[in-house]
This record gives sequence, C-alpha cells and structure tokens, in this order.
Amino acid sequence: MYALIDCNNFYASCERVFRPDLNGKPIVVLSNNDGCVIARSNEAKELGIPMGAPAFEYQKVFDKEKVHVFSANFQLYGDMSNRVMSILSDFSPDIEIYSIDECFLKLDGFGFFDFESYGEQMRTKVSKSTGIPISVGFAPTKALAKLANRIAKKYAEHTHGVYSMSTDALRVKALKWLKIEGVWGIGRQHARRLSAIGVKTAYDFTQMEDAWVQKNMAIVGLRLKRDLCGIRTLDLEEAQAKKNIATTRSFSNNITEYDELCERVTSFAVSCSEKLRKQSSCCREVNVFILTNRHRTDQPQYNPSIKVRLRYATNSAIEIAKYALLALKKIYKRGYGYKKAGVIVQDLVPEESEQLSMFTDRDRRHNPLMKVVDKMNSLYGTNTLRLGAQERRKWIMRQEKLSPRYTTDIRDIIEIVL
DNA sequence: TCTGGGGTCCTAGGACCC
DNA sequence: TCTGGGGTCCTAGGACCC
Repeated sequence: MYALIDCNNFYASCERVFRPDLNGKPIVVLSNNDGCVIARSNEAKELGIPMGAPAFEYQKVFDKEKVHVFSANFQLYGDMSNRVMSILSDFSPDIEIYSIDECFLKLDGFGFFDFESYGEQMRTKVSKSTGIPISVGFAPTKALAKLANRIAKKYAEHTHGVYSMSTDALRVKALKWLKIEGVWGIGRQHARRLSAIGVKTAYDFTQMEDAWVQKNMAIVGLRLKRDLCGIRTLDLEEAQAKKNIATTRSFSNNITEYDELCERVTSFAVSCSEKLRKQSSCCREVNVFILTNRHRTDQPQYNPSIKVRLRYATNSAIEIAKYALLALKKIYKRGYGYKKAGVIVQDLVPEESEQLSMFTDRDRRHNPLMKVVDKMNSLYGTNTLRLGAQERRKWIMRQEKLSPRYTTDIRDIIEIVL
C-alpha cells in the first residue's frame, strides 16, 4: 500500500496556527506582490473565491465577507512543512516529499496494519505537534492513493480525514466517482480531448485501449492508466539535485529603464547562485528573459529570452551576474514596459566534478569568497553582503499583509501574555 | 491600476553523421 | 521521370504537477 498525506489548505492553515482567533473564519493567502489568491480556507472556498483569482477583482468580496487576507510568508510555510514532513517520516522508512504540503509513504510490509487507525495516528500526531490538519489516503498504487486522499478530504464528515481503498470493489467505485478532469496526471488539454470522445470518469479512462492511450497521451498516460487499474507502476521517486534553478519575479509596476532592470536581473542571478551553492551544483548555462505585461493588450508586447553558454561551470554570484547582464544587454529594447523578468541557470553539474581547462581564466578567489558571503548572510540576514550592482535598490515587493516569521526569526517569536 | 513562482518529463523534428 | 537508408544528438515546445 501507499499513503498520500496532504495538508489541508496548507498556507491558510499555517497562518491559522498562530492566529487561533481565525478558526472558522475565511482566510486567503496571496502570491508575491499580493497579486492573486494562492490558498483559501474552506470558508473562503465556500464564498466562491477561486484559486488564482486576481486580488483586485475580489477586493469587494474580501471587504464584505470580512475575509482575512495574508501576503505569502514562504519562510513560515517552508518551516512548517519541514516539521510536518519530519513527523510523517516516522510512519514509514520510505517517504517521498512530493510538494511543500504533500508526501507519499510506501507501506511495504505493513499488510497486517489497520490503515484507518494508522492514518488517525498520523492526524493526531501532526495536529498535536504542529497544529496543521492533514488528510490521509491509502491505496495499492500512488495514483489511487491520490484518489483515496481526495475522498478522505471530500467526505471528511464521514471519513474524518482518513480513507483506505482496501478492496477492488472500492477501487472501481472510486474511479466511477472521479471525474476525468480530476485525475492526477490528466490536465486540461487531455481532459478536454477525453471528454469529447465520451471518457467522462477515471473509470472510463481505465477502459480505454492501451494503443489509444499510448498514441494520444504517450508513455506517461499509459503508466497512469496502469496505476489506476491497480497495477503498481509509479513508484516513490528519490529526491534528486535540481536540473534547473530559476528566480523570476513580476514587478508591482512596469519597468522601462535599463538600469533598473539590470539591478533586478543581478539580484535574480545572485539568488540563483545561492540556490546552486546550496545544492552543491554549478551551472554551464544562464538563461535570461524579460516579459511585457500580457494582460495589457493595448500595449506593445515583447518577450525575448536568451541563453548564454559559460566557458566553465560556476556557481559564483559574480560570474553568473556578469553573464546575466551580458544577456540582458542583448535582449533589452527601449520603449517597452516590462512586467516580469527572470534568470534560469541550466546544464547543472555537481560542484566537485569541475572540468579542468588548460587555458582557464577562472578566478580562484571566488570560491572562498562565496563561502564567506553565504556565511555572513546566514548569520546577519539576506543581502547583508551583496554585489555593487544590487545597490540601486528602489523597488519593494508589495506585501501589505505579511504575517510574522513566527518560527524562523527570534524577533518574531510569539508572545504569550498571561 | 492591480493578474505568482518553480519545477518535471516526453516527443517530434531538425541537424548531423556515415 | 528518376534522386537511399539508417542512425544519434539536441532542443523547443507541450503536457503535467504543486
């Protein structure tokens, strides 16, 4: 069996842990720049606020219904996630952390367990230790565990957040219940095509011919079908070093000036280099893109990107920023309002497998310098040490409703007044 | 006026080779 | 009118996930 454990309304729940006065009240969490809704409490869902809703379009609803609005506090969510995952990893030796709020457990050799009570134990432990509510689904395959989890959550009044798909009859019943667009691994495109030919439920999909699935949905679709049929096909995936690393942001206002864009791109490059060093990788390619505002159809659009090949693999902030700026210089055009930009580092290699070059002009001092920069910034805060090109910092991210960093910054620790 | 960010995998088709 | 066959590698783009 597999278990899929998922935190309910994760970001909203994180905020609520430290604001118990908000229990039972609608909460939404907004993306960077307070742009759109990325998490909703059940109460907010009931008000009809959709996922991804632009905040400005729903401001009236927020006001009228007294919705509590939070700016995204990713430091808090990341830390809470680590706590939850750490607890759940005690329930099986085999765990795959699938996303910030989800994990799979593989339960080989747990055959004699009563899964419902095992799931209940998980809920109690996580709730008691972190305050985060979770749902647990058990099933013979990963895709079915996803489905079992949906049932656990959807019918919480009956399941109390735990559901075990213990028989084949239950599997078939669940598949007939699950609409095709709700299947994990079937997105909007495939759902539309399948629906058009009469495949309306997950069960219908499992009755399709392999040849059709292979032809139209490739090997990925076929694997999914097998997994839904109860044939164990997808397995836990080991955490691996990332193959691409990106830092991209939208701006609260359009940027037209080259200098300002340079500052942003430099900061994105520096951020990418930090992420590279964190996973002990170097990159051999730097990709830079800038985008105009696609929602402003009245304004001219220009969305260039460019890839720069480095002469040697590096994770030095100085090098990566240098090439990112060279790249930006090539694509920047005056006369456009840029809404978003980003740096992506690619073709990553492990730090230690550095390719030696006979004529390398690599500056050997960068490595120790970066070590010091990382150490200082971790001791005294992000950007305590930064590149000169980052100095002209005029921008500020809109985060009007940011909650404290209760668990990661001693200055924000919660106070209890007796 | 205001509309997120960060990933993965797969495949078709082009470039290139003999 | 006729103008081969069989590979590999790379990449852009499409699909998906949270």
